[in-house]
Amino acid sequence: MNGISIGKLAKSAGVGVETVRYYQRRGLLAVPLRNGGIRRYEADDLRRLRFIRQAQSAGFTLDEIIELLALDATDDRERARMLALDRLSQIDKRIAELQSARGALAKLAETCTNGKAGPCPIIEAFDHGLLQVL
Amino acid sequence: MNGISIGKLAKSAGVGVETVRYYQRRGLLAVPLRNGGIRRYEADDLRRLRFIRQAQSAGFTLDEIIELLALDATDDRERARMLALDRLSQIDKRIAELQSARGALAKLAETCTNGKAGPCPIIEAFDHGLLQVL
DNA sequence: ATACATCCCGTACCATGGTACGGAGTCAAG
DNA sequence: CTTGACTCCGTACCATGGTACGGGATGTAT
Repeated sequence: MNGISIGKLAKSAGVGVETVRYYQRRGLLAVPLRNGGIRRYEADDLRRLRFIRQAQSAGFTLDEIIELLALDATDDRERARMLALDRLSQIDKRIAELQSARGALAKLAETCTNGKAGPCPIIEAFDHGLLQVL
Repeated sequence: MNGISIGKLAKSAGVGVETVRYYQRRGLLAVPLRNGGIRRYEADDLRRLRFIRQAQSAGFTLDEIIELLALDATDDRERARMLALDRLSQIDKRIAELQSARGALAKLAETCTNGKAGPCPIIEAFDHGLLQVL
């Protein structure tokens, strides 16, 4: 028999079977024809599934990924490029945010090094100054 | 009258009124006593609200933030430190992920520069090689 | 004192991204 | 040829983090 079962597909991509089926329902993955009782998956399905996960980790929503997948087959380079650039700038923003959060956490961990007495000023560790609005 | 209204509090923190109320329901923010009809908020509430948002952007869930807020008042420095270090390493992981995604997107944007013909290999831009499991 | 904006509170609803359940069919090994 | 693992499919349920609604009370500016 050619191809692999849904269980192996899922495992190879590091997701659950239910997740694969969910993606099929959402139209992100094709549902292959079944010859006999059990559906079989090919390299393309795995590639696609992995792409979905990578795109998710890049912050695309499933709806956006649906668009990307559709785009992949078309000639609309401009649209693809726009989506990429748009997300690129959001990623840069997010990285900056995370780095700032990282700084706060590092400060917090340092301040709260064991051995000193008293409470650990968690809120303060994140506090970058308070506007006067009161 | 001292303090500010919920609307101003929300605005100063860049959230909606409903969000503030939601945090109150979840126990992240105290519900101040009302003298007369309208509740008033102080600098501490704003500080706390801002902290919540910063902690969220550091990737803490609201439940974790509840713990952080509780911890802020206690002497359990070790626990605070552990939470911080734990999240720190997750943040580093996430930053690395985002940077990898960033690379893929940059590649995609470049490949899909307008002018060339044919489809834009979106999936391929993310493809880091495929294991042989089929 | 009369608008008009805000606030209060409870309850309902929403989007996202899954996860669980259950009964029937199928497959592979012993 | 049975047993155990896996699949199929539909439907229901879940967690997270909000957002919306609506009627009545209250505050503020003119």
